[in-house]
Amino acid sequence: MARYAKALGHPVRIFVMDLLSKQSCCYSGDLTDELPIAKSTLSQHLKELKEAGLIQGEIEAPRIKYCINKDNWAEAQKLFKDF
Amino acid sequence: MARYAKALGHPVRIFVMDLLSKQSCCYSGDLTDELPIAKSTLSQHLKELKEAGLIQGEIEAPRIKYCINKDNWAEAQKLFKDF
DNA sequence: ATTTTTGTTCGTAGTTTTACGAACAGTATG
DNA sequence: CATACTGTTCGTAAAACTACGAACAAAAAT
Repeated sequence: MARYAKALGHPVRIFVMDLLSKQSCCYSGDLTDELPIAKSTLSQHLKELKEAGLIQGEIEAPRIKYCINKDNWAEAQKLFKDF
Repeated sequence: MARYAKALGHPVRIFVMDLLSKQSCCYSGDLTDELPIAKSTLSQHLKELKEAGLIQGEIEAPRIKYCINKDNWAEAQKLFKDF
């Protein structure tokens, strides 16, 4: 629970999750266009979301398609709701 | 949104919010009894929750009664739900 | 008035987070 | 094969987080 909250505790990561919740999938490039941060920084945030289990990446060469991890996202929402 | 999530991104603060959601109010002493941390550390966590707007403290000398800030908590829950 | 109770603030230390650019790796394209 | 595209990893630096004990503040109890 704290792990999920912590992963969401940054504006960039909220932005990413918000986008993914609206369009289910996206590429890093979509995000770098809209966010004023270096691609290496974005990569770190995506890594954190991935390690928290909130998203998953699928190789679609030469890009990577990121999607919400629906199971874990559902669990996180349930945890917040039941709180 | 990120502010609320960040405030919840620590096990101790989750514990506090969980307790408060069950019994609406509590004193610091209740928490120090149950948590293996120094009272100064707890005080810092409570301060963070307070600054994030999730709880509020009311002096009830010589103690302080902490309660959930219902308005902000409701807002936070709505934000998570609508996500 | 002194002591006790409750909790905050201060100073400190170690760890983690956030951010950047440079260098690297893998795949696609010319 | 060489080049371009996409993204990760590495090294670094500044800031924030976490935790502790000691010192402090305010009110209650003795």
